[in-house]
Amino acid sequence: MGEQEKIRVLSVDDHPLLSEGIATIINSQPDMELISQASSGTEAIQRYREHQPDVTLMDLRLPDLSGIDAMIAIRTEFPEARIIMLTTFEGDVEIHRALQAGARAYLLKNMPPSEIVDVIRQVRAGKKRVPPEIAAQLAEHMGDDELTAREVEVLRKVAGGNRNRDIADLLFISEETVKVHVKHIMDKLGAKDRTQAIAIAVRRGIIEL
Amino acid sequence: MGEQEKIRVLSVDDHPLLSEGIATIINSQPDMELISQASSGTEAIQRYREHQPDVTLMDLRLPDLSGIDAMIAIRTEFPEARIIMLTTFEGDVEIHRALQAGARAYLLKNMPPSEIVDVIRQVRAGKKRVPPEIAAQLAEHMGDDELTAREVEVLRKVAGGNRNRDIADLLFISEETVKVHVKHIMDKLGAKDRTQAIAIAVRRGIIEL
DNA sequence: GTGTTCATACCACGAACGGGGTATTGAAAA
DNA sequence: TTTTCAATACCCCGTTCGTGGTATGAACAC
Repeated sequence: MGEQEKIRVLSVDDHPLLSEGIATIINSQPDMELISQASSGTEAIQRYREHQPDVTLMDLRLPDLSGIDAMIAIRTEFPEARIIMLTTFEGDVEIHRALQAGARAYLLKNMPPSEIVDVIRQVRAGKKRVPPEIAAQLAEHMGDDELTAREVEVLRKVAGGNRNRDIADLLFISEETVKVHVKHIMDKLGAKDRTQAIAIAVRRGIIEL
Repeated sequence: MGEQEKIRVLSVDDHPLLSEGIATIINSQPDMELISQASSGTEAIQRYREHQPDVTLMDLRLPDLSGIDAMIAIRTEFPEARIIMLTTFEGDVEIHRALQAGARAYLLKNMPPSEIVDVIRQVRAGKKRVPPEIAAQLAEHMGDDELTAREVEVLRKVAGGNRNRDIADLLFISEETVKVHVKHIMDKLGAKDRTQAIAIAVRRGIIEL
């Protein structure tokens, strides 16, 4: 394999320690080279424009934009961009959104380096790859209705310990409407009460605390 | 500074990527050397016995034991062991426990490497060090009563969406007693209702979801 | 243009929750 | 030994929650 055929990788992560680890792993592969790094979403977009890497490793959680937004921005400009989401586990909502938005693979930060570089090679070859444990998570809630934006908004207020009456005042709607939203939320999440709804929503990554 | 005075560091982390980053950072310091690594609690204890490092970097969350338990085991055998907890943020309960159990410092994985190596030097010199943002977290709830074991147990059932009646049956106590526990939980956490109690408890690391 | 989804709103009712108080027991600490 | 605290238990009572049903207007898709 000639030098000029090395896989050119861009890494985007705001954890310096992780970046360092990724750099070491990538550069220890004979067929890869890390051409640039970024530690924020806007920087990622700039670096992509500059280098147009073969594969981009992107953290989901970044200081400015979310990794998904950064990916969308890049893919709007470069629709063929091959981006791998690399993150600590964050519930299946974000995973689903990332794959919808065109991520070629979704990897966890605790995976062995061998698997990570393997996936980079596959993605560069045009394949997609989602590890089984994540695919299982996705399949688990495939048919589930997603919460609407309004429902998520209500859910956050619920998590704040607000009564229906208070939420109604905060959102300038009637208490009855809040009750309808809460009911729909519980139905969709399969929760027995509002408390479990919060627990489930946090696990799925629908809301953060 | 002579070669024999290098700070001998043991790193314990089950994330290979992180371990790699730590190794790179440590070994790039002229006054430090990474003498061994472990990826589990029991392995950490063995490695400590073998090498008796000057400073140990320990992840809080490990496959077998918790980082705190591993630290306690090591410090029982080697009371002067200098151990730094290095972790992604996990609520202040674990931080507090780690410092109680004798951790010399508590660092976050997203800190710049310069700060990490700096703290390693200070700890080796016998100092303790907790970064301001963490110290603030600790001070925030200093006077707070901690939840009792029973209360935490009840809290978990609450998070599962159980009614007081159900929790009573699960724990073989009366519903009235459950209500007393729930009331105490809400009082101690400063929660307006059981739902907010879950939100607060998760944020503080009292329970996981 | 018809159907679907979402957000809105109201009503009624029983179940669950949260606040107040009091009290007994056992264990741990002072 | 006395005190303190945790866990247990019971009562009363007002508030909130969750469930059922029905309905309307706007937006969007087919």
